[in-house]
Amino acid sequence: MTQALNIVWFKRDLRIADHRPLATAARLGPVLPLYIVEPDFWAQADASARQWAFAAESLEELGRELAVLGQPLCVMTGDAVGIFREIHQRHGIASLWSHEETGNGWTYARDLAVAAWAREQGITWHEPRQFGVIRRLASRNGWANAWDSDMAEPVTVPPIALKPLGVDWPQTIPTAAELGLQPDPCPDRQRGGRTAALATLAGFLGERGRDYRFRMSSPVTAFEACSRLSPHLTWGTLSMREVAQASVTRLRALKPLGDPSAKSWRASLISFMGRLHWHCHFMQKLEDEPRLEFDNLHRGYDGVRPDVADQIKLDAWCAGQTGFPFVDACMRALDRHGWINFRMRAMLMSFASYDLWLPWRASGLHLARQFVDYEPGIHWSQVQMQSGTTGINTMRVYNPVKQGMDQDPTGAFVRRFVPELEGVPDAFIHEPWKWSGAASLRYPPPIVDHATAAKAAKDALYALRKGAGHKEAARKIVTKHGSRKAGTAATGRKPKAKARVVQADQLTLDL
DNA sequence: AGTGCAGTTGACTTT
DNA sequence: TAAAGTCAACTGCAC
Repeated sequence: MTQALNIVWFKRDLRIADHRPLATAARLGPVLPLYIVEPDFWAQADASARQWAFAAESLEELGRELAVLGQPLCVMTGDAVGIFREIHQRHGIASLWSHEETGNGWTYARDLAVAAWAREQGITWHEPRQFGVIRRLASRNGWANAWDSDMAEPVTVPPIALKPLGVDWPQTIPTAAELGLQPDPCPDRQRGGRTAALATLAGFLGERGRDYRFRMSSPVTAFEACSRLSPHLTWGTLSMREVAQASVTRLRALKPLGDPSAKSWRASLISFMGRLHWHCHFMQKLEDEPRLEFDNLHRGYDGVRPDVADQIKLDAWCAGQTGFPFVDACMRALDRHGWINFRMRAMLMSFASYDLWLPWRASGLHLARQFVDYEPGIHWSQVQMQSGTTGINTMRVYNPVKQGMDQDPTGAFVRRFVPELEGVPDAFIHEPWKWSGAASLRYPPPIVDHATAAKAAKDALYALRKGAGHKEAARKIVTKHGSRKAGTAATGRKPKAKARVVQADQLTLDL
């Protein structure tokens, strides 16, 4: 019998750079790099073939990198505990290494099962952090500083070589169809893998991010001006630390350039770095309170919306057939690209939750599947914020017509994704129902009257907010989850008016 | 050139 | 990340 294996279990960290489990385990002895394709995970309602396609591309490249190091990636399909048990019986497992994961309820339960099995077998499972998310966090105080110092730590250098194990391990990456996933064409999806990740990072920091601040809000410009790093952070083809440090390096390089354009560049970069921070801030919420994936953060809102979604409205929303051109264009763009910018995600969710009065879990699941960058902690926190169920955020009900006029004044974006509206005059592009030729369009009339629906939704939620006990529960939520930005929870003071203006272009979220 | 006024703008509040 | 409403200051313009 050969020496027992140290298993490096790759999860959503598909890289060798800045990979502490890999680097540390490689110093101990023989390493088996392992990815487990878990059919039950991919059968969950928040999983989709587009996500798998991105992951599979990333795995392929990871496999090549590991092969160069000397030991290719072992890919096995099945239940994690079952697979570990099998490997342990055949070869003996000395230790288990993986990054700590803040995933969905399913991965949480799976990790508990793996931990229980490992404990039972006397195998130590080491789980270093890869994000600024702290497990078993006692208090949010000091969280932001911890994030800063964590991200400032040196990136971990990958091992120079891995000792070949000399056994033929399976390496086959199943197709989406083999995994039983529904067909999910996403023609303009970003490609997975480390090469694409590095190119995207270089493109953003080198040029695309120059006017990030001003171009991130409109879907006309956001596809180019946003970093587009999100799927790479989700699947770990880049580490948060790598992105944070590359941003700092770029910021420093811009300093000596005295010209005014460099000043704007810097402001965009600082704005971007704030969002890296928020990425972990939202993941931390799910880490602290996993039930927010399923239940209202503030239980006072339980039952306010129907438990079962109105199928006609849900279907129309999912298909981009609501009759609101800007909403439909965004949904169809998302379907093609597997990505849409943050603000439009908020608008889509707001429309589902307020205008259509759909239960957020159903609509949230559709968006989760559409997002190649689906990150449960960010996603479900955002879903609840856009649904008014956190109890501590101002309701933000988007007016889809106003958003259209603000973000797509020429209607170019609408016409690209809703070709049925090609012939509608500019003046009516966001409200085609007001145009005299509307009857001839092969496009549905608006599914709801926005003013009426938004008013009804606001009234229902405000009635609960005024109810007994609402405030007390909300206060506890703020204490547990609220950010500690200057002038908010930490000091109990209100920010000065001036500070508020400075923050306006940044992501000044309340939660 | 001063006055009155409708319309606009921006800061701030409310929902 | 919102939008609508309020209010006061401001602007352009007719007289």
